[in-house]
Amino acid sequence: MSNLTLEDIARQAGVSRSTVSRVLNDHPNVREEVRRRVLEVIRQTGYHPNAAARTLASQRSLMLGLVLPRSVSSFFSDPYFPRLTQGIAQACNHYNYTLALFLVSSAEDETKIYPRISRRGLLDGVLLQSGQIGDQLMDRLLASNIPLVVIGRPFNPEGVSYVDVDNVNAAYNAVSHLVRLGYQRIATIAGPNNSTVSIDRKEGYTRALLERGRKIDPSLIVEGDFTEAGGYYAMQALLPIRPDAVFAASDAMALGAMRAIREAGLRIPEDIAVVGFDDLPFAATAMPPLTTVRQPIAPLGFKAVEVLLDLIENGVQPPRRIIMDTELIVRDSCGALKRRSP
Amino acid sequence: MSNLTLEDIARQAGVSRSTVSRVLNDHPNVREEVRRRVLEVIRQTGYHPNAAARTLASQRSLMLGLVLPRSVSSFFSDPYFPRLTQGIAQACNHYNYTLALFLVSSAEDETKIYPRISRRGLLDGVLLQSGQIGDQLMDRLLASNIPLVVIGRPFNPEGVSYVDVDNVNAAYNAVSHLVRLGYQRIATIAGPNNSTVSIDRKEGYTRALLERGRKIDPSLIVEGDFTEAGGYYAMQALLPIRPDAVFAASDAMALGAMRAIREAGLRIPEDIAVVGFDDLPFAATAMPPLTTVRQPIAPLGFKAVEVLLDLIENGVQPPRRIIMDTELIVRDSCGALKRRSP
DNA sequence: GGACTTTTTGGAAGCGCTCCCAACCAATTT
DNA sequence: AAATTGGTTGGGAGCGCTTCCAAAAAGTCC
Repeated sequence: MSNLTLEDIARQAGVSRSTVSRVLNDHPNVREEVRRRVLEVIRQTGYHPNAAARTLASQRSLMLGLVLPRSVSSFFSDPYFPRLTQGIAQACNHYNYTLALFLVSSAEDETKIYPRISRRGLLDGVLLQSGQIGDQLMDRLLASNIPLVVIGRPFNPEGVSYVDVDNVNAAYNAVSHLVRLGYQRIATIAGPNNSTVSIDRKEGYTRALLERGRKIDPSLIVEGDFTEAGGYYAMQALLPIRPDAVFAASDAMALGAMRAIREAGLRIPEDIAVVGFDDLPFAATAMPPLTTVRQPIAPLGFKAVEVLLDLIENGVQPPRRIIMDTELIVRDSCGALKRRSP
Repeated sequence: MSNLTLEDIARQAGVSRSTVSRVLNDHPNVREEVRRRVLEVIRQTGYHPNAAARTLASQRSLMLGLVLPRSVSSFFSDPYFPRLTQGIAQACNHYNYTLALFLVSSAEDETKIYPRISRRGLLDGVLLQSGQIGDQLMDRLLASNIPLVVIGRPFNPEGVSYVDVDNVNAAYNAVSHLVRLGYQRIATIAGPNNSTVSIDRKEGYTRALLERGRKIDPSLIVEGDFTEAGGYYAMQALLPIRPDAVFAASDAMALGAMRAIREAGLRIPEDIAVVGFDDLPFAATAMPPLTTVRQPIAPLGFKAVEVLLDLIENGVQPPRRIIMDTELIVRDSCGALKRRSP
């Protein structure tokens, strides 16, 4: 590894440190011949400028942080996060930023990580996956004054920039689809009540029913935890109430629900139709293939980075809001292909 | 955000910059009373030392890089990577390091990312997920002289430190289990030939058969790509050859194989037994529950960090090697519960 | 109580870069 | 020929920390 400095390059190229710096930063006012000479020396020596020195002098680290709070402990089981991370990483590559990952997995982590995040000279901005309602992390980050973009609508969104998918509309469309297909007793397996995602999707479910003049039957609403097992148990609780369709707030829960339905000796979609949310890879190959809502997860992450860079460049006021659209993917589990069309 | 410096803290505490620095770095030679006074000022002001300045002065960034090469594009679909990342992140938190994530998703990324990785003053060390054979990334990283730990045995392991699970033994145990259960025509759906993982698992398969005096029938070995779809097509290719058991080199492929078997109207395990590899969450709830090899993915990541810190502290020579054990999880898909025991 | 050792402290010199400012130079204008 | 302009270059002052070194303070021993 070379321990070359700007000074060394300057000497070898017969120019001053400043000139080399200008070449490195694509400053316009450098004679073409000099620029070439300097670049040639850099190429030959394999010189790379020291990141820390650059950050210290320029007060920009070209580094963004992605914080996944403890409450999203499903990081390793839910494909949502890898997808999101991928979108974010792609954007970072594209804009020449480096991505630092902060995975909070314990209360201890949180106290150790927070100072690292808010330490100056490390991050130019932070992306935060919104977690449970009541999570303190967002407020602390906000207080530290570092540019912040939250992924997923925070419970208390005043003054904060965020990106999100339109969960209300997505759920509304999915449930409207079931209504149009003629189902009478449409249940939902909602997510845990302490997240805005769950609230929004439940809101969409409610709105779709009310708008068609249906009554809301609270016994048709059960709560899962976004996991396969959660969906399984939720569906077992639902079976005695005899729904003829169920909207699950995640594909994993839909899968669990389907398992419970099959185990009860019922058919999908003939006895109970199922609609999920996410469009994970296995949705297409499930038995039967799952009708579900596709959300643009990676694009959401990409967009979050763009918004963050905007905040860094142009200031955090006013807060930016981006809501992305979803798409209903109709397959077999909703019975659309077997029943009357709308 | 405070723009305080060491100097400010020093003034307020009535000591010199050096003393504050010593307090910050847990240097022993500071009078207890002075230490308390300084800490109190730090607490009151909410001061955090500037990371870039620290790195520049101390020549250590307390930051590690995790590089996932392009060839592991399955980052978002295969739960292996989230799990691994989680183990790595936990170790980083534990040892007070920050983790930088480099997700290479295109050839362009690779040329842009490489200079960022090898830039001095950014990373103290690098973790590299070993990818395809022929990947140039490892050699470039090795040449840059930065401490490096590869995750998964590299094809050319001379002089490089790596951690891996014992894939040969794992596959050997899984296939031996099938042999003991009395299966006669044991097939394997291997991974792509250009990775050491696939080679090792195939090696374990071969060894288990040969050791029991079986012949290796090349037509019973087909290649998948570690995905569900790949397993599905591989199994379709295998069906005419009438295996009575199949060892898939990943759970995803095992799942695809099961789908193909069911579609052909055959039963699992009565007609064809299936064993997977990974023990992903869905393995336990598959129909029937999947017998598979559990690998300690998160611990592997954790260990990789520990090895890397060892290299950073004590030099990269000699190269370190860590091979971790796996565990065969027996469920229903292998027929162990229905057939004679070993 | 003085000579010695040990602990504690402050000052100063970097770490390798950016960026401002002044100096320089060549080309153009008067 | 002198003055003006605008592009190009080098020097110097930081950025905020660590760390070495020497000085000061505190302890120890006879």
